Amino acid sequence: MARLDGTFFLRDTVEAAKDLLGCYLVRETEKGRIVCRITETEAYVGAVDKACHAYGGRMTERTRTLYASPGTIYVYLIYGMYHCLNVVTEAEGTAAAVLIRGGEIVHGLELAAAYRFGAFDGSLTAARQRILSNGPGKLCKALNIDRSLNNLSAASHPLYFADELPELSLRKRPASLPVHIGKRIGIDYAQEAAEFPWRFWLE
DNA sequence: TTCAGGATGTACT
DNA sequence: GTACATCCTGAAC
Repeated sequence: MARLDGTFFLRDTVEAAKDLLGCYLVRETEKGRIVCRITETEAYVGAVDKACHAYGGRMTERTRTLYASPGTIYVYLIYGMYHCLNVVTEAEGTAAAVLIRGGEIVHGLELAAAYRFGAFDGSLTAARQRILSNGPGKLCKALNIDRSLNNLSAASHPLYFADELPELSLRKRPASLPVHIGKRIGIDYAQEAAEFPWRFWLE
């Protein structure tokens, strides 16, 4: 099965976050398809995690999506101008999700650059490619993701995940590829939860 | 090269 | 009113 459906996300959030590394995020826009290879994720588990918007069972209008069925897309606005993309994990009614922090564009590079930088001038330096989608806010901008996608199923048409895309010669991540593990970023306010080793990335 | 500060809107106190 | 799962710019070295 190439496309990941709800069953992939119906399990431990930390495991799902690790397994998403090297998978492909496919964005179908009206102007074409963009594919991003996921290289950085973080786990957020509401029950035990002060950094999670739904810590301790908080249920508000914004966090409602975190309790939805596994594989649901959770998009929120941060610092007034950037979006962050998450996928809901674990059983419906449990608040947990994986944050997609970064990736590399492997298909639709020019379209992604146009979304990211505005007008695309036809050339893309190596330096610009590197900063195209190496952060959660940047990734969302490059893939034209905003809150209109919040609460959609990740198995739906405009945005979905896949572990391989044979038609584009994109294969599964080799099991031998090392996964780096560390502390999460930007959550110093979360006290001991800031120390949880719940951030995962590839080279 | 690193670092401080500002942009900016929504959720929640 | 305050804080926020960020990013970019410009100044100092």
